[in-house]
Amino acid sequence: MTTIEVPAEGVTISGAAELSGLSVDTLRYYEKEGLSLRRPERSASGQRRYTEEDVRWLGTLVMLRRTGMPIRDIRRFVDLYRVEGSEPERMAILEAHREHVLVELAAVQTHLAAINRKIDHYKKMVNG
Amino acid sequence: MTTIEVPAEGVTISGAAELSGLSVDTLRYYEKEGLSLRRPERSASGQRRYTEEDVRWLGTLVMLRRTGMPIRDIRRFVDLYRVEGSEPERMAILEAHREHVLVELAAVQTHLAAINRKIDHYKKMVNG
DNA sequence: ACTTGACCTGGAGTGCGCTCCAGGGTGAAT
DNA sequence: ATTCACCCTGGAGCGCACTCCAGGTCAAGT
Repeated sequence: MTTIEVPAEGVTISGAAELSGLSVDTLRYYEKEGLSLRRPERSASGQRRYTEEDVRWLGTLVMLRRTGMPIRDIRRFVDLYRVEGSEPERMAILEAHREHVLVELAAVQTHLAAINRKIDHYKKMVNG
Repeated sequence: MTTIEVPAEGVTISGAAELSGLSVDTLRYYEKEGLSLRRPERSASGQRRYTEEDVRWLGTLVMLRRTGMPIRDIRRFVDLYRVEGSEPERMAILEAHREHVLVELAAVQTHLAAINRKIDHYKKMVNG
């Protein structure tokens, strides 16, 4: 729960991009797709200003995306955030996703073991 | 190194699909993209007949794909198979890929930990 | 003889997740 | 006054990995 360096006025979209590791285009794309918890505030001239909370939410999006959750599933998750008392459903989605990730992880690890065996095989050929 | 159930005459494309877990269309697509080690033999009427070796190679393709290697990288790897004495290069590709997979795996595991924390958080909210 | 089902080819279509672009606004610095 | 960097929007474009389709061949069963 570290406080990220976001001043009270908020950061620009490029600042938020840098902090989240996403691109500016992706940030606007996610917003268009309804993945923002709340639309970021705008400056007097209409530019987005991301608060610390906004940036933390981007971290959640990255967490879900990088573990393979499709955009449309994330949208369903975000939509629940706007529903009072939907905590059990949100938790259920996360738990289902966790299962998914664990299965995927196990599969990749199995294939990784096969890669290692193949490398060992080559090592023996090349050296021995 | 289990011997898979492939008769000497070879199996049809649908058989190979079933054995490899890929779809018939994907098998033809991979072949078109130059991922087959050697084109499978054909029956008198021009149908593909996959030998046990062909099916094992499909296993290698699945291993590489499911660990995230792009088609074009796999093609470069396959191309080396047709070059005499390219074992060191093939090994290098596999080793580089392994590093890639390990990095990806670590990232996913980090995000998984964050998912677990979020779930725990909800658990406390819902129960406590 | 005919129906059925599995196979063939070349090529078009699809879904996803961005990524880029044109055309325009704003505000600070020179 | 103009240059510059950065921002805005709506919409087009792209790369990837399939997936589907039309139109046809062939072998086996009824």
